[in-house]
Amino acid sequence: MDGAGSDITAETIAADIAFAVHEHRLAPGSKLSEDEVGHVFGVSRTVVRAALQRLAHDRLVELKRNRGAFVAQPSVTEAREVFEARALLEPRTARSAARRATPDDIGILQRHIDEEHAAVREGSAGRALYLSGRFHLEIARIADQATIAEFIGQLVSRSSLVIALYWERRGALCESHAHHALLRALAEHDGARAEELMQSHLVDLLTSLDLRNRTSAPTSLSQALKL
Amino acid sequence: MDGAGSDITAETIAADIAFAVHEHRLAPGSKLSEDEVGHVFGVSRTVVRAALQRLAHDRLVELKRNRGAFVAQPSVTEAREVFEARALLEPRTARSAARRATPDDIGILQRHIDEEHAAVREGSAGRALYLSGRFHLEIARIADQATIAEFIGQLVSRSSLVIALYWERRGALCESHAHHALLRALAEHDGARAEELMQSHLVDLLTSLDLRNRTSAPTSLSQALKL
DNA sequence: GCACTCTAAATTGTATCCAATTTTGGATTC
DNA sequence: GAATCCAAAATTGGATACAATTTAGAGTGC
Repeated sequence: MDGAGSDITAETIAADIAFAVHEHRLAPGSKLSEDEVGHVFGVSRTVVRAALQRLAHDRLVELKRNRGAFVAQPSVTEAREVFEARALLEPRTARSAARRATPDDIGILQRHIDEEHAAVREGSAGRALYLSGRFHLEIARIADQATIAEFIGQLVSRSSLVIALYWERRGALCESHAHHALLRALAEHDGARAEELMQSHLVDLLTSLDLRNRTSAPTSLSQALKL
Repeated sequence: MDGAGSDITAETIAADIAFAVHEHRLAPGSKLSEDEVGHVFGVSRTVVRAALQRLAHDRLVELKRNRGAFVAQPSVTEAREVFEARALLEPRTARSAARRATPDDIGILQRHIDEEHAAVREGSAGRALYLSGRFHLEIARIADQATIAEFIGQLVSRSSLVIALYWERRGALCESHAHHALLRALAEHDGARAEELMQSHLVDLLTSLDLRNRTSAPTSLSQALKL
């Protein structure tokens, strides 16, 4: 996987760790030791530190002074704030995307949904969650707003942590239908409908959380990284 | 200034540089040499690099591989995107702020406006611009949405760069009236009006730019840092 | 048996060092 | 005189070294 000419940089390490968090292979609270990460990727601590700082800036990792890096554990208020920010950004972005979506874009989104269904069928919930997030990010990309897309990307990542900590309705595939409806609105260039659907989809997500007690908590080894 | 117990960290260096950019003491395109910055702050390149990476993540600095760090020069499309993102976030945030604003909050905002006027009077346009940005950030803080406030903070910073590059209407104190009207709407808890005012204020800002040719460009020494 | 303390190991923060790349300046050529 | 090329200087990327802090654990006392 990393044998040949794969140049490992701070950016790729950060992306790999973010991906692992996205797929819930790295639980919130997990310690990310510099030596350990450096050993896994075969680089010195210098590069690892840059990667961790980058992740900390995205709020995926919390840096505690003299104590090291941990996968972030968003508080209840932070969880609410993340979804409120998404509610501000994503509906209007979906409207823009509906205006601009090409047949190719629709095809890409459809493939995302298909892959997500396949992942759910074969029981890989982590991958399904990742693909579900990518669907949202793809819409932002279609809207052709790089700046907003970057914010949404960060919020989607943080939502992954929120879901790991506070998700309640296990097994309910509430995503599939919402995403499918959104896809149709986009295909029909119905911006108003896309905006509405995104809005209610985000509300659904937030209400599917149990913000009283965190479900997950135990931390896993970062050995679940490389594969 | 930095003599006594001031512990200089990557964070404080990043803040100082960001402040200098905010006040237009550091022009877009300025080279930020690691050795130079390190010498100014009395730290090694290690901590300078961390600060520059942090600024790069905020898009205030552009890191060119093997070439070093430069104060960012937002493109025309990036300039538009920054203001479109602000148009998405700030009006609704102003509405929330109007709901929550306490007399103390209003006092703080009034003081901001007063200081801004004073800065304009004594001809320190840089400081006035900085305070004008802080006004927007303060509203986000009043809305009690840390996540959104962080985004707005980044966008305000980037707006500073955009203004440095593309500002046209020199001398027009278009800010003062808009901010004063906003303050009144907030004081009266008139959320709808605050939202409208913020919306049109942002449109005004965007239309005050000449997005055809960049006005500023020459780069200044980073010796304009410490004071 | 439990808590406390003190020491040793481990981990992070920062500085320095070396290799690689870029930049600069001058000499050469047309 | 202008462009090109080559070598020296400067700058960045990354690894290592060392100091400071935290963590772990054994030992002691009650």
